[in-house]
Amino acid sequence: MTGVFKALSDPTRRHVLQLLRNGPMSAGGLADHFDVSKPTMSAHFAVLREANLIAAEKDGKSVIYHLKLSVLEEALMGFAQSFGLGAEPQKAHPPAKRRAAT
Amino acid sequence: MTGVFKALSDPTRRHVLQLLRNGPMSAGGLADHFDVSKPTMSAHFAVLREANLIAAEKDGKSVIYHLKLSVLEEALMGFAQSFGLGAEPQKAHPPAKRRAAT
DNA sequence: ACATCATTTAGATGATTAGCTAAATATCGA
DNA sequence: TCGATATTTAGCTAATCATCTAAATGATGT
Repeated sequence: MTGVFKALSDPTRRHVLQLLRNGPMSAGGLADHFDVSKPTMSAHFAVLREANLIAAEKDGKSVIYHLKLSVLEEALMGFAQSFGLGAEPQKAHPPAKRRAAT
Repeated sequence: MTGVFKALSDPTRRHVLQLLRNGPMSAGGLADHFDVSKPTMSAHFAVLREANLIAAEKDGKSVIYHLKLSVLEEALMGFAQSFGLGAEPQKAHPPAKRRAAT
């Protein structure tokens, strides 16, 4: 919980998550959207990884990051619900068809 | 937004908010629930105040804090919604019955 | 093998943070 | 006014954080 909120407490990291909403992106592709150095971005990715909000997958030279929406959902909605906010817990997702298979 | 998530990124502060769910409490009453000094707690209250998550009201010697649930809701659910999470924006609350009756 | 590209690690710096004790401020009751 | 109570401010410290540059690692293509 703390890890998630700490990760979310930085605007750059929140923006990274937003970018990842549209599908997986490489570290470099993500970094291009920001005005800080690659190493700094790499550190931000590490924080998000440690919070389990994103996952990395290696693809050739690149590292592809993708959003772990369910983790974000559980943290955010779980906390909200503890305040009586938001909807009741969702039963289940439809099988998680993530990215149009070929 | 950043202020809210920063405030939420500390377990003590999250716990304070949870305590305030049951109704307003004094600074001292809140502090009694924690194992840190009063000045430290006062600093936590200041962070929560600056994030607009709580409001202070003076009552004699005491300062009474109360949760600003709508601010928490807007931040949390607004962010969740930007990820397609949670319910659609709620129209309005039923008159906000705050304190579990019988 | 080598050069190149993508990313991370190492190491440093300045800013912020959470914690403390001691002191200041404010309110109340006697 | 005094003393007690409640809270905050001041000033400090140690730890964490976001950022940088330079260097290391890993994968690809020639």
